[in-house]
Amino acid sequence: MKKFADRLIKWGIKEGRTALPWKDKINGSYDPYKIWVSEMMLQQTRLSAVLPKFNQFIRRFPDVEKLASSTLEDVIQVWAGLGYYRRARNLHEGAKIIVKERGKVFPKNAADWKTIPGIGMSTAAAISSFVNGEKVALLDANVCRVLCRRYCLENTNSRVKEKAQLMQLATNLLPKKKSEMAQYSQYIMDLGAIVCKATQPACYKCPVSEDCKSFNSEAVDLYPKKVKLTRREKQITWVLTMDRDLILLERQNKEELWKSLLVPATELQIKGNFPLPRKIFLRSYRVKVSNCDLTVNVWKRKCIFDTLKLTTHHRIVNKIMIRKVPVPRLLEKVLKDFDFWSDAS
DNA sequence: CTCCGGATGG
DNA sequence: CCATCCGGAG
Repeated sequence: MKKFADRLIKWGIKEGRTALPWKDKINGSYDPYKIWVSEMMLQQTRLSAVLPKFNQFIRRFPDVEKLASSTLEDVIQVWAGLGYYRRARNLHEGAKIIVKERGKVFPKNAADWKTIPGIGMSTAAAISSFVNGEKVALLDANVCRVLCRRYCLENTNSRVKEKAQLMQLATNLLPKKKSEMAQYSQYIMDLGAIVCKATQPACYKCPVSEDCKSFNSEAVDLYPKKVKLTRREKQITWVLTMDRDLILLERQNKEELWKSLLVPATELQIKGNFPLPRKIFLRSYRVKVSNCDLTVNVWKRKCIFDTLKLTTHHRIVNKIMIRKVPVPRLLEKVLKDFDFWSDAS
């Protein structure tokens, strides 16, 4: 029987994800900047969502210096719609660190990558195995699932001890040659994403099923054991403050949902002693956002903006400009529902 | 350790 | 409509 790594790589060359836009080789190696950006985007986010964003991002910020010298607002604007906006803030922060404190030199190993904001064990291992061919085991959710099935491990709640055990097993499977690390890391994640999927695994096309313990005992569905996540109820109110064809937004700066994006302005101050015009209820939305079941009650209030006390974090936009500012996907939907979103290109 | 943060595709 | 996908703060 051929070794695990050999069978995996042979499979990957045919069925794995090749031709990724961040994997163009220059002088035989990958651009660490592009690999870094892509891995940050790929945290918690599927490839299909990342692909168009990555291209936009690189067009706007072609290298680490451009990213470091841009404003956070610009970075967030490109990131808008991807979710988990802390990643964008971390990326911007990391770019400044690499340019200002590290002489534009990227970390050379996983341990050093881990000191960059937003980089943990998985991302550090992914980047370093791609860029430096470092022989470090990569344990993201995909790899974790592959190994749990291979060795019949439930991995309930992924406790520290189980993590260590998986890390040991993952390390044992690594290829001997450093030159195979980049392919190996990519393809073991691809195997998890394409074949050894969370639901409906396609074992019939798995290159390593012959020594997969759960496959051989017809118990693939038992591993890893699924843990149900608890969602919390949450309610928020959005008041769309409108002045003719303009809407008033403000930057979300609190540690909350959509931090650093623009959301409908709250707590309006009016100049002088006049009451605010009354608001009328539009409708409510039920959505699952992050780990909460969210109810958003949407109101509308017509108002003359000249009568309001505005600050620097307020933004006034019309229905053309709205497409060029960073708003949550949900707000985009709401505004489209109420015809405040121009379809003109 | 536990909890939190967004959006999507099947 | 449910499952999925990492890192860090507390």
